[in-house]
Amino acid sequence: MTTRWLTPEEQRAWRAYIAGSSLLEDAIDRQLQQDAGMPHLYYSILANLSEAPDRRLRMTELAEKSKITRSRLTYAVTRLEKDGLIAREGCPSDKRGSIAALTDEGMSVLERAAPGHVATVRATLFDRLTPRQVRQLEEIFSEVAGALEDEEARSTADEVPWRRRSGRPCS
Amino acid sequence: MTTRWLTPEEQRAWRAYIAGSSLLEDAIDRQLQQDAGMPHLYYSILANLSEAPDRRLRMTELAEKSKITRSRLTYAVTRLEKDGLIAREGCPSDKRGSIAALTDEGMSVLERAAPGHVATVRATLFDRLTPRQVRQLEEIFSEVAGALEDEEARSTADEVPWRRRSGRPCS
DNA sequence: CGGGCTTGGTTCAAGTTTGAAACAAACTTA
DNA sequence: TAAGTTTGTTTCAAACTTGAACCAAGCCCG
Repeated sequence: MTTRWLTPEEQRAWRAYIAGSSLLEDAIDRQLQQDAGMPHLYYSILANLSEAPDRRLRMTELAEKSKITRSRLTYAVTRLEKDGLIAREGCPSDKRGSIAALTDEGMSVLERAAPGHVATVRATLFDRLTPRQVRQLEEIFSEVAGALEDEEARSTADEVPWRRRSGRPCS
Repeated sequence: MTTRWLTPEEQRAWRAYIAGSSLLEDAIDRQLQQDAGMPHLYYSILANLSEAPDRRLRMTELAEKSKITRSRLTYAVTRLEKDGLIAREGCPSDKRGSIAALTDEGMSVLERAAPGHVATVRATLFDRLTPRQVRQLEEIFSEVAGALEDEEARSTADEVPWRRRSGRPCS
C-alpha cells in the first residue's frame, strides 16, 4: 500500500507537538532537578506512591501507573531508596514480589517540591490554555494513551500466537 | 503566595498528557529502533538536515531546529557519522564552526524509514483525531513552544544582568 | 510429585543524556 | 594590539535508559 503522508495541517501539528512537548519536558525536568534534585519521572514515581493505599505498591503496579518498564523502575527505586525517599519491603503473600513504600522523608520531599512543580506546569502550560483547550488536551491524550495501552495488552496476550494451540490447525 | 493547585479538569488533562505522550514516544522510538536502528531523535535530526539548503547545517542551527542541547547533538552526530549517515565539515567562514551534512546514504536511510514512521504516527495519533483536534493540538503546542522559546531567549539575553553596566547604578 | 511454563523482579552491558568544564577562534575595546 | 569577553563546539564523568538475559517463586497438569 502506498504511504498516506501527513497533510500540511497534520505536519504542522506534529512539528508543533514535537517541539512543544520536548521543550516542556525539559523545562519541567530542569525545575525539578533544581528544586528537588530529581528528574520529573522520579517525582512522578513518588507522587504515584503517595496516592496508593498505605503509600505502598508492588513494583509492577507502580511501573504500570508510571508507564515505564520494570527495569527502568528498578533503577529509579534503587536511587530513591539510597536517598531515603522510598523503602523496599518483601511481599508476604508472594515471595517473588517486592513492595515500594514511600517513607516519611519521601512524603515531605514531595510536599516541599509540589508547589514549585505546579507553578511550573501552570506557567508553561495551563495558564496559556483556554478551558476548551484543556478539555481537548485531555481528550486527545486519553485517546492516544487508551489506544496504546490496548495495543500493548493485545500484543502481550497474543505473543507468539502460533504457539498457543500446540501447532494444530483451528477446528 | 499560596499555591494555585491544578483544578480537577487540569489534573485529568495533565495526567492524560503525561501518560499519552510518554506511551507515544515509546511507541515511536520502538518502531524506529526496529526498522531504522535509531531512536526518534536521531531520525528527526536526519529529517531536519534533509530539509536544509544543500542538506547541511551548522551544529548550533541544527541543535536549535531539533530543540536539543549542543552537547546532545554532538553525541548524536558522532554516532550518525560513524554510521555514515552524516559527514562533518569544517566551516570555511568561521573556523570554530562545524557543519553537519546529510550523506547520500543518510538520505536513503531516511527515505526508506519514512513510510513506516508516518504509518506509526498515523496509527497512534492522527487517525484517532478529528480535524478539529488536529488543529487544537497544533495551537496548544505552538503556544507552549513559543512561550518556552521566548523565555529561553530572554533568560540567555539577561544573563547576569548586574554585570552589564560595570556595576554602576542606573542613571 | 516433577517437569515445564508463567510471573515478578533484578542484573548487566551498551547506548544515551546531562551539565559543567575545557578549548579555540572571533570579537571588543582600551 | 594585548587583554578580556563572547561564541561555537567538544569533552568528560556521572546519571539514566534500554532490552535481553537471568533467577526465583508460583502454577499447571499429567
